[in-house]
Amino acid sequence: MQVLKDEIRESIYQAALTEFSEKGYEKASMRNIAKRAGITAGNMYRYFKNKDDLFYTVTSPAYDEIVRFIVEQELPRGNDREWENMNVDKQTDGIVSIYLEHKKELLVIIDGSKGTRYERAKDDIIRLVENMITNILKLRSETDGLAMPDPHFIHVLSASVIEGVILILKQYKEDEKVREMVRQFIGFIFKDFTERISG
Amino acid sequence: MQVLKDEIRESIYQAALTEFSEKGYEKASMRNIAKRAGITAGNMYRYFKNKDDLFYTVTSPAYDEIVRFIVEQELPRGNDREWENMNVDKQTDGIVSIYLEHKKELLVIIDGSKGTRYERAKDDIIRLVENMITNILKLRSETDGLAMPDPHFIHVLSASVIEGVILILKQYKEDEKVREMVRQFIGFIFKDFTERISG
Amino acid sequence: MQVLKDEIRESIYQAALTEFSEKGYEKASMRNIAKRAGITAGNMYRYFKNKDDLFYTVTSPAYDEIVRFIVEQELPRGNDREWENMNVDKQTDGIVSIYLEHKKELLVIIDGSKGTRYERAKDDIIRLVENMITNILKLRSETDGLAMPDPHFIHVLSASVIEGVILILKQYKEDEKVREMVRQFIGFIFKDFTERISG
Amino acid sequence: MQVLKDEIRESIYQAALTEFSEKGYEKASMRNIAKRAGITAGNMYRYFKNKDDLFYTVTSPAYDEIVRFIVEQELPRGNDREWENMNVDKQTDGIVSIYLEHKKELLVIIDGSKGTRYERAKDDIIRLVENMITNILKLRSETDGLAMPDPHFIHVLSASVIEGVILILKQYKEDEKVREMVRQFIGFIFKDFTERISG
DNA sequence: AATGAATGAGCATTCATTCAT
DNA sequence: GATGAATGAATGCTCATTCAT
Repeated sequence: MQVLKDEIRESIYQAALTEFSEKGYEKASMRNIAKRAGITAGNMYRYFKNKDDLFYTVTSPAYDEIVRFIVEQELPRGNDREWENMNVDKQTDGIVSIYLEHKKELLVIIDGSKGTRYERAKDDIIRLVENMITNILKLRSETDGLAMPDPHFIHVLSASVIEGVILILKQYKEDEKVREMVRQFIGFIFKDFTERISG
Repeated sequence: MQVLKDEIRESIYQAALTEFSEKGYEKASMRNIAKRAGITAGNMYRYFKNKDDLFYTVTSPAYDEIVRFIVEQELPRGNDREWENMNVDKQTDGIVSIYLEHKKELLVIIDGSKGTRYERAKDDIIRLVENMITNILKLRSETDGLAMPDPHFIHVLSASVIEGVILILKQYKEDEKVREMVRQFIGFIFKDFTERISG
Repeated sequence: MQVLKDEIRESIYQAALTEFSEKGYEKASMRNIAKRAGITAGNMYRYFKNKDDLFYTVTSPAYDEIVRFIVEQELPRGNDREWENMNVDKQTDGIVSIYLEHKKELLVIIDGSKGTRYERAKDDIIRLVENMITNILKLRSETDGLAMPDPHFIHVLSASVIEGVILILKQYKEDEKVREMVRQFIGFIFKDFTERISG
Repeated sequence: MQVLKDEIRESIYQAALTEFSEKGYEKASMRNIAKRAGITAGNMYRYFKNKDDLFYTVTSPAYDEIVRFIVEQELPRGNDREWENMNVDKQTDGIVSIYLEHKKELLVIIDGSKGTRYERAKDDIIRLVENMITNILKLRSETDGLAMPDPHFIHVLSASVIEGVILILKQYKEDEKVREMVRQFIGFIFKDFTERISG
């Protein structure tokens, strides 16, 4: 057999995913992951080089997809509302789709990655939202003369939006329900957005 | 020597507060707290039974105040908007005031209480906001016939509001600035609230 | 008490010295050193930061003295035999004196320092002897027209001399006996040295 | 399939030889030897009972030959210098020849046998030289009335000679060069030997 | 015969907690 | 009251060896 038993590899993966979810990277214990996977600690090292390797094997596909998505986002091209609406929807849907593919893994990245190089991932996503909002508002300030709000305010708003979305992701099992709730939530926050923000 | 004892107790308290803020309950080190307090590790155990005891001594007053505040919130009595506006302001101010009294302790409860029985404190606060919003909407639905939104939606919204507020609390040092930003943020979220939520 | 118990520190030192002598740095076991010292493994870390710290605490005074000695050696100034004779004696006595102060420690450096930054110490000492011999022969080649031998030959000779000296150091307990044997051995090797080397 | 078996056995042998040369017995890794041999670790145990077995399989032929050679050395029969000169040359050549047949194996025995029962092999060889020298001197003391030097001195001298020879063995690849250098070195050490030793 | 999966003891190190003084 | 020495269990990780297939 050239490959290690896929079954075991998978059970380690799942055990690690659970352990990392519950305790985060630093507090997760290799011995405990092994126990969950039903093997000995020593044997785990045949499948994964070390704790880091295991962690990144579990999280990096999800992380990479998020990063790629963030990098790919385009700046607004025209100064029309159409871009705004489309873009918000597109970006929201993009994030949600990535999440639906890697639910638990992403939650590990978001909540349990302290001590790893992913510990700033949540901030990166917040910054994406910040940029998106800032771009929309710039567009409006050019066309409608709308005054720009305090950048800190935009940051706070973005963080709070992301927290809401994460909560939805955590709370609902069904993909369709997740999409619907995220849409509803984003819709609520940004309804009459520029009107409300200017006053 | 009672005087000396209090001094030391206080210095352990401050050292623990700093340590818990920086590392959270689980990663905090008793040795390090002792070092920060300028005493020996062994001596700490004369003042506090163990790590748990120390943690709850540091955090429970703030926790209790938050809980008391949450429990005390009164249901709406009349069916007028006045109650609504007053109540949002009152409750927001209440939370902010409690925070301003126990800044570091509350941040420990919110961000560093994993592994303790306070790890769900943030959720409790979120539930307060949830109740508040629900009450407002019930009022409206009775007077205006407004349809109630999905309770989950209210939960998500509450969580995201709280996250925003926490971020503000973390970000600004000056009390007055904190109050102002919280007001601005809450104002933005709830502007035309019932109108937006119904469609 | 400001200082850790000197007794215990000393017993760890001795236990480590013995363990390092018997197994060398890499194979030496902290657990075993602790057992030899009659304490628990954990407790050892109150006295020494880690295995490295313990190793260098044990060996560096001896190492530093050797290095200082090597660095201090002066080049020949005149072209007389007097320098030669004096210098050989002086350097031999110097090395032996350093050894007598740090017997076991030096043997650890020489035989058990693989994996540490002292692993080249024996070579350094050999090179000292090489330089010494080379200098003597250069002197002679200038005054007597003696042909220089193959540098490899000098290297081999130096290594073999050092090995002999080390053996003496290992074999004799009494300081005076060590000095005598080293003198005798060096005397034998270098007797009629230039005459023999030239053919 | 006996043919296959021999091939594999041989490749394990070579792999082990290389590994033992590089790391010595204790630090050598069975896994690594297997990898070098291009087989699995488990399979190695079909050919060799354990690490010890493998080590002795690799080293014992060379070891035995050395021992046999040492044991076979005859005492001087006549009281002439001829025997002396011949004997030194014969024994030197004998050792060198054995070495040239088992280069790597012998170096493993000499430098990498700590933790095995061969760890004293170098000493045995040294004792051979010791005996040889002692015999020569006895001969002389009978014929010329030469006083016998301290036996320890002879031991030290032997050890240092052996060290020199080993260094030469390590340093030169070509058999002829090895023989030449050894002859030169031995020649230097023993030139005017009895004259020098007596004063 | 051969594979590679599995084991279990070992390693250095950390840390909450206890306790004699 | 206070000290710091001591403990023992836990951590991530390695490796010779065994074993089912």
